[in-house]
Amino acid sequence: MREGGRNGSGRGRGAAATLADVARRAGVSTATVSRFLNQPDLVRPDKRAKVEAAIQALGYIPHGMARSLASARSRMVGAVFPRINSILFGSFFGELQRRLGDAGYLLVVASSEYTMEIEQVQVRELLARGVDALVLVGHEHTPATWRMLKQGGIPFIITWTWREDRRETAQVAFSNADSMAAITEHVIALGHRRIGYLSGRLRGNDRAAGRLEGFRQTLEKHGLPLLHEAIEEVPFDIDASASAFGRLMAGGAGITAVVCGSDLLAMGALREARRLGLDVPGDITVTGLDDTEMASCTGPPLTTIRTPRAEMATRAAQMLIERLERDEPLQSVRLETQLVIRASSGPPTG
Amino acid sequence: MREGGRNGSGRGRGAAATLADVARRAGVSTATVSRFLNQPDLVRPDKRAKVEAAIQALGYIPHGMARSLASARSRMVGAVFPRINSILFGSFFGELQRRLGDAGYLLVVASSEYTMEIEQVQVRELLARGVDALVLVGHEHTPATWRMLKQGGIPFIITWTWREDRRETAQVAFSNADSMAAITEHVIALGHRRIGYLSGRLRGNDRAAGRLEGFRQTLEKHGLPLLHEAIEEVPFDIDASASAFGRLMAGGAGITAVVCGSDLLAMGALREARRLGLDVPGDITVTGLDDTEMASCTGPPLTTIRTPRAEMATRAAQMLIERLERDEPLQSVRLETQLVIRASSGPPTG
DNA sequence: TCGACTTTTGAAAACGCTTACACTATTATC
DNA sequence: GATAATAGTGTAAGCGTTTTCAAAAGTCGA
Repeated sequence: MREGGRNGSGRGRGAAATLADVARRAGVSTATVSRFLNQPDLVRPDKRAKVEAAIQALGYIPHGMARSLASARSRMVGAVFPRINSILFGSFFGELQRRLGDAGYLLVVASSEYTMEIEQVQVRELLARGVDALVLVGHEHTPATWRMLKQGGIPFIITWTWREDRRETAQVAFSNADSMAAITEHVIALGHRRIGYLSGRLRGNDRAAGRLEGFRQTLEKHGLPLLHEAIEEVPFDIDASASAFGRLMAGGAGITAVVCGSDLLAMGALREARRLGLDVPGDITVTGLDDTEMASCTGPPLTTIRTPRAEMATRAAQMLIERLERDEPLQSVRLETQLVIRASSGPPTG
Repeated sequence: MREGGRNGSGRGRGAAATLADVARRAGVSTATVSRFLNQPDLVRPDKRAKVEAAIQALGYIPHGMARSLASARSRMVGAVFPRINSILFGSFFGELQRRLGDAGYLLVVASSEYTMEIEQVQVRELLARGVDALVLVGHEHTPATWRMLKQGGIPFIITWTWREDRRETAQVAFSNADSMAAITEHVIALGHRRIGYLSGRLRGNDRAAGRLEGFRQTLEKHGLPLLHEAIEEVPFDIDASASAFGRLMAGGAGITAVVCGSDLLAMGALREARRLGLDVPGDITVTGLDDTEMASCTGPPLTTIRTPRAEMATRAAQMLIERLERDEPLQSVRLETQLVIRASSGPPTG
């Protein structure tokens, strides 16, 4: 015995029209209206027109939550990113949202703040909201998160970190280690022998870890020393990276190049180099990784690796849609990255 | 007469436990479990414990859509931004998402691609999804969008564009015209007399329009000419802005400064200046507007205006939450911006 | 120990849609 | 023109919660 809220054939100001109102007005059953909405070809043209007219007249907007409850599909896809307000992930989920949107899905994003425990809460939240699928970054998640993913019964895709040993989970990703190896090769080829490294936080972040590993292996391959005193691990933040770069230069390790785990960190390094009056690459070579939109606009323009963010998004969206609409199985796709040489890298002086 | 799906006291693999399952297991009614979830203090401690235990044992996760349907509240807030993958809007909705998330709301974002018609579709979509509130950018929307907003019966907030003549709609914003006026004053104070302008697309974008207007008025105030041949309107894109800057410099208007409608456009200008071998600010002064994270890392660092994006987000989130939770009325807040002088601006040569 | 309250509880009716099933037109086949 | 198949439609039972209302269980003072 509620006091009539939205119901009651749509009278009362502000009360939205319901499907039943449309049915009544069109002189058909609710089932027919529902069919009109979901599979119009099952409805005869003449009724179709009537329903259409009724919908227009009433300004009817279907009630999404009721639809979801009844159909057990929300047409929402959830995504949890380490950081939502980052140019890096932005260029990924902007594309993801577009692709999903075109197929009638809504993207719901949450941020893990680079913390697995927060991610776990967010995954739970998204699952509770009834998302039809999930997009995650990297393979490092709490056991509880993995459990929810397996038991959740919904498809999910891992992005950003390709892992050869995880072929059974669907991934659309690239190799962080190989990417970092490529740019390290470039720096070594320029003649650098003593190389510093600026890394993002490693805990719960297999992108950063993979990149550092790629750096380490490449040095080893060339018989160069891994200068422990010239490796800084900082939060993913321009200011933090700027001061870390300062420490690196003051450290007396005699480095001629600083390889950074990401463009953002490299930007902090460049800014500090400028402040210290150091010439890049004359005094010190700096490299990034990601090739964000701004990498070409730094002073000097940044040598970096282009990661396939838009393509990851496109592929992930496509796979998810095919899985959800046509029940096609998810697959794994390894994408490649590409070295982009700009002005921030050069041979060491002297 | 369905074939038992999720129901049936939770047996069958993968079938999620329902509230009714929890109630049965705890030996209480569904009403009590529901109360436990929503207003625990209404439930006596002993039952509370039983319910708690049952929830744990079953790994129960409340069904968000069912909750929404029954309570007529989705605990989702929608936001439509011109561009979702932009550092600019990213720094706003990252904060928005955090604040709303802390209060138990989920942020759902959609992108209008700088087009009012697309925005209209997105607003409709979000309304259909049942968002409890809406955050929009600017005051320019299609009549249909305004109609939906008024009739939607949900609170909404306009951000990014303060309009004195729209005090009746809730806005949390700053004056684009005043901001641009401030930086134009700075450029004029440096001694520039012939000034070019690089604008984003003006249609359906009152931020860009307001900024251009601020520029125009300031020139007028100082009796300086508005050089129509030295005003370029381009899509919001680094490449487009770079080539527009090239045209500006080749145009023969004899300009000594280029004022840009946003940091992103300024970055394109800086990149092109470098490519053309022009010294900034020796040969040409370039300014931005926004003070994005990267503005301090460009070559040279960008003189710009800091817009209060995080604060807009915080205020908007706060107001919405108070409106939603305690039915406090929405208010309008005008925020201020601040000139940030870096190295890209200087006196004209000669 | 009784009555007058105040908490707690449970039964059951929504919420607005989808969909299985049964039924009625319509069309195809002979 | 009768029969079989097909297409279109309506009825009504869910979907998993919340919430109203009434009843049950406690609490308290005298």
